[in-house]
Amino acid sequence: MRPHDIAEVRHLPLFRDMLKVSFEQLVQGAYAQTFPAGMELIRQGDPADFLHVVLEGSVELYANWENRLCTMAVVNPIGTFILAACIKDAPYLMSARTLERSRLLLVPASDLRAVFRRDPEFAVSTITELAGCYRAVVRHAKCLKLRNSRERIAAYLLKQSRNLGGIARFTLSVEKRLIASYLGMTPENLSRAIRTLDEVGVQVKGQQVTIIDMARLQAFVPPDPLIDGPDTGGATAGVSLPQGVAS
Amino acid sequence: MRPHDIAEVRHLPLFRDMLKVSFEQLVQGAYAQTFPAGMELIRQGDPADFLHVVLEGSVELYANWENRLCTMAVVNPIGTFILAACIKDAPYLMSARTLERSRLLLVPASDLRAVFRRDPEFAVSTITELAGCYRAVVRHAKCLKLRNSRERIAAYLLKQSRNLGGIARFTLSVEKRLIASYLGMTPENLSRAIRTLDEVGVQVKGQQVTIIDMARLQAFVPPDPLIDGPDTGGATAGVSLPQGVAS
DNA sequence: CGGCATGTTGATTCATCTCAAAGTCTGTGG
DNA sequence: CCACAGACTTTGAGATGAATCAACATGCCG
Repeated sequence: MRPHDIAEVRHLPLFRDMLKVSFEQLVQGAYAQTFPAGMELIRQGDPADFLHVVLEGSVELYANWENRLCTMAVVNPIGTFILAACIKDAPYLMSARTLERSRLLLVPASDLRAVFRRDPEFAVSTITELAGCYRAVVRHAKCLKLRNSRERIAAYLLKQSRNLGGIARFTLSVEKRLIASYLGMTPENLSRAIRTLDEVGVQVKGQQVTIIDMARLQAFVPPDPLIDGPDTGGATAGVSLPQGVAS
Repeated sequence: MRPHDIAEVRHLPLFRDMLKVSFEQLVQGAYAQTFPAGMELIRQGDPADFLHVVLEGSVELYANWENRLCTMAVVNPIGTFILAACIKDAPYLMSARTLERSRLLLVPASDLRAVFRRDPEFAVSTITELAGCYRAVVRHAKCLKLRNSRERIAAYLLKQSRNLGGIARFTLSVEKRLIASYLGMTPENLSRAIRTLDEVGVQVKGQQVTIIDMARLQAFVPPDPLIDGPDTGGATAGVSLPQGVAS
């Protein structure tokens, strides 16, 4: 594991406040590995062995049931996933695969559980992280239940814009089919719905999104911090979907 | 606060492992109160002041946006809610109201945060509780995205049955309109869909549910522990909807 | 016995999915 | 450098699912 990685991981909210010895213990048992694109990292139902930290690349969390499949989240650097499963020592609720060539840090779940029992600061960080993850999923569920597909798309685009500092022109960071699945609709439906969004001031050409009339778009889907998340002010560049998402 | 209540709260997974002094500190700052049916306990967006523990009665957690409303969960004794908001000292993501006359214990959020910083055991319990809450919402989101309304209803009925020990005949513990909202559909749609479920071995008359053909129902919606939750074996009697649900 | 909220049913509209086909993009190999 | 395969995207037509609106039935409580 490269020193640079160690430093970055150490700065994560989850790890930044813990004791030096605790962190070193975690790092010692952990190992970094690079995976090719499309690699299945974990499969839902498997026992939780490792906390995963995305150092480079991006990872899709998805779920399936009876031949159906849906995207639950995308994790970008530097983000973690499946914290909850590790803590509960329970089977993963979601599967994960790399969207591109990615480098991950794998921290043994047993180390994790051992450390937060000894290091109160790490326990507090874990609590905060989990609470954040929980709230992210609640917001996602609210979005699914309270908005129709057109509104979900509009809100998604608005959020992407806000994450980039409120700019009116940007590029979608993931494939549309994945966005469709994340937002709970078919690719065809997404495509059609996007087309109708020009009525509310949005133009999409390929991956290029242009918000023609920000006011009209915001009038169409009033952004709600209790659904769309707090305004980040563009500080968290590169985050395309909810950050902290465990299992 | 009655001694009997204190004992029950002390036996909750969240509180059972903490130090005696920690528990006493929490209880000292807390107070129990009885509310009439239909009382709004908290409103989404308000700052998180108290962790709520349901001692008697039942509480609905719901969310709204732009004149729309949906039920997120029902909490029964002895369950807690809005733990996450208290921890993050963030605004509630959901509102809560009593479904019937209910008695609650209110624990100041500041006490909570102070105590788990000093009592590692309580911190671990909090972590476990939160991880469980998180997983419950992920399962709910998976259900919404992977199943259509008819399947969600069937799975819901199956789960109710399982929670009661797998019996074939039981009474719905909440109003149908609430179930509809929880499952993400309109009451009309629920009513109609229930009617069509006789094809897969379910009969519903008013609040009375009779599973005529358990095998056929299970073939229609194969129960999945990664969506419907682990099999409780009927140990948690009286739980109608996911138990641990914070905000 | 009302009155009111809940539940059901019907007709209709609207939203969304499915299936099919054609268009677009991208990376690969010749 | 070009041709091509394969995946993604768009478009269209049609079927299905679900919401809406309205009316009626049911149940409960004062």
